[in-house]
Amino acid sequence: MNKPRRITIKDVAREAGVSITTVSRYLNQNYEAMGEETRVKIKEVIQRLGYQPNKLAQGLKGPSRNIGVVVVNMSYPFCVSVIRSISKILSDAGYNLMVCETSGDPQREKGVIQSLVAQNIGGLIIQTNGENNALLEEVARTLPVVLIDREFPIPAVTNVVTNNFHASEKLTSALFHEGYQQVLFITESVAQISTRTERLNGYTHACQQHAKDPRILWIERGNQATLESVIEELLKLSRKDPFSIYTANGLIMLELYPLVKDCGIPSPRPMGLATFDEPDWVGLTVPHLTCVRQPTFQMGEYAAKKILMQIKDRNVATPHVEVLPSTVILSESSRLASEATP
Amino acid sequence: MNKPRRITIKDVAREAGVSITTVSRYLNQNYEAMGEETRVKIKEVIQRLGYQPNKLAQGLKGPSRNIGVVVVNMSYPFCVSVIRSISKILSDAGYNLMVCETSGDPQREKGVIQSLVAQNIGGLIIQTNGENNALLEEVARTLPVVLIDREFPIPAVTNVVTNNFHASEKLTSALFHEGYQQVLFITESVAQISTRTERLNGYTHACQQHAKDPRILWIERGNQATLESVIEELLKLSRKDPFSIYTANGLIMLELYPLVKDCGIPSPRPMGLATFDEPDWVGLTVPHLTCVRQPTFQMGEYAAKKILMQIKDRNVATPHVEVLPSTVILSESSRLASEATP
DNA sequence: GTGAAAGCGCTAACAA
DNA sequence: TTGTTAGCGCTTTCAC
Repeated sequence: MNKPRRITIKDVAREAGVSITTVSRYLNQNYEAMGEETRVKIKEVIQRLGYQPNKLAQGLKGPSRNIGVVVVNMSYPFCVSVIRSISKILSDAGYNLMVCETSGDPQREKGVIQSLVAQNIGGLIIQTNGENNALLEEVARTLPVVLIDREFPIPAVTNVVTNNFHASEKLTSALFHEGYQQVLFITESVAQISTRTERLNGYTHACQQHAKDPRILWIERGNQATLESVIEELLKLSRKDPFSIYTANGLIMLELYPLVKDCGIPSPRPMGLATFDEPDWVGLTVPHLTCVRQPTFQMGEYAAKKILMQIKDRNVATPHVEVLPSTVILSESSRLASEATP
Repeated sequence: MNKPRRITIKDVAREAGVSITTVSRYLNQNYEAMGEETRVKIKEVIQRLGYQPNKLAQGLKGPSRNIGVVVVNMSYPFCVSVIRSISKILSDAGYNLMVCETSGDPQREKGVIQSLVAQNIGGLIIQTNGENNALLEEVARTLPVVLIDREFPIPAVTNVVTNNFHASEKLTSALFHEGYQQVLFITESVAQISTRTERLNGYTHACQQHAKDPRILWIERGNQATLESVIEELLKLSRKDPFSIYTANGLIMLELYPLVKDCGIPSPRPMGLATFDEPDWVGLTVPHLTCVRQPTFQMGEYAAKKILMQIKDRNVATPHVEVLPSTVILSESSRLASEATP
């Protein structure tokens, strides 16, 4: 019943016959300032005792081995995927993640950032709403900050994003090339969220290129009425000319698809279907959904590595925007031309 | 460019004209041992200075305000959902989550547990594989431990699970009642994972009740060949007698459905479809999928509250198994009888 | 190369 | 009711 005392740096020092300072040096890989045999000895003792440094104590002085990760919602496939990839890199480097949600609420985001900073996190990776940029700038003066997904020009912070504009343009163009006479873009309110703006702009740009009128339908996720009004609009369209809908992200399509499926307009003719994002269920719909695969894994990886580099050397800061390309995946849901299937 | 010094308990003490002890007492809500005006004064100063206690320092002595959450895979809908609900409760209580993955690997699980304990976590919520029970028992002697999803008899730990057996039995029975002559249970290897065993047992039990032969098909997720052999089996069945497939979890159905959809056997007649779990895409399939909704939110909530209670008072330990019921949701994918739709 | 010692911000006896 | 003080486990000068 008695709590087994933890093995501390002192135990290791005593057992190895050195001072705790030397052990500390070993832990921090200051091998230069250490004799070969001392190093080997300490290593052996740590092994034998199964010693694990207390990260809280380590963090008390300088920055801790915890990295804050702030996302809008951990249940969004994009977020989950990025977090997992960050986690992979950072765990291997001996860091832990503190994942927090903001629900897209700037106030909550602010609180979360402050709370993380109050814990001496060693770095911050955040999908921000863009309303705490001053705070983030301040934080970035103290520790490495990487913005992910949504881009904002903040001094000393690195942005890791995908090419939302181009991918959106490419997808839209592909739909026109396929023969659809009109593409309807379905999106949530854009606010100042860069990803939404860029996807929208990529869409309108492609429309211009193809001399088509853009048609944007605004919805609010979770608000059934807004979804239904989209369906109403679709029903008004002439079925003689094929048209395509294109949702700005997978979550919208997830909500919209059941309605679309039952509204009586068949796909892919006259109605094409396409979405940004590549949800895990794209293979379930009939026909399979044309979509845009974001490089979530690479984004997380890049962000994590950047943080590690900056922790090692704050001068590597080189704040800039890293753009990792998305891939358009054309499937049957947007295939007008009948092709021989091999 | 100069790093702004953090506001510490000392600043608050000085500003309020009291000792740091008193401030510390305030922080820990030891209001009884404190004058009314002192309390008000401290509160005011903390407000004014925007002081936030350093959680690392707090944790250095006793247990920290971090709670470890260990799951198999944070991208599994079940896990995400539970984590979010835990996060909600614990954030409000001033705790932070350290979420870790095991990928179902006992070695990794062991490492993760040890690493968390080495950080003085205040409590541990874990979906364990069941191969580190000795370690968990040891950990539970030091801090509150709650097992989630998968049940194991470990002294001093609370289990939070759903009624896998009954829900599985109920679903299977419902399929028989619907008129399906046979139900095929599709599952991964059971190992010693209680949820899988119980779902399997609930299924076989229902088969016995209905005097039907159980038929279990084993698959391995990610292994396409095993999925295809399931389809082969299905194709061998007579289409005169309606039969139903029932997958042991949503991930299996996600992989299997595309094959099922294209194999030529229509649903819900002669082939019914059902799955444990309620993935977000149940509304996308045609017909909608019959499924089992797990009380993920309540499970996370219960686990989090239990941890909080035990932190406050280790005697509340009352180790036991809390069973939160799942709900069977019958949809068109298992509807044989033609009913008037109102 | 190595160690002594002073903190990091906070908690918790023990005193007063 | 409040304060003094000794740590918690580790990092980091500064000496040796």
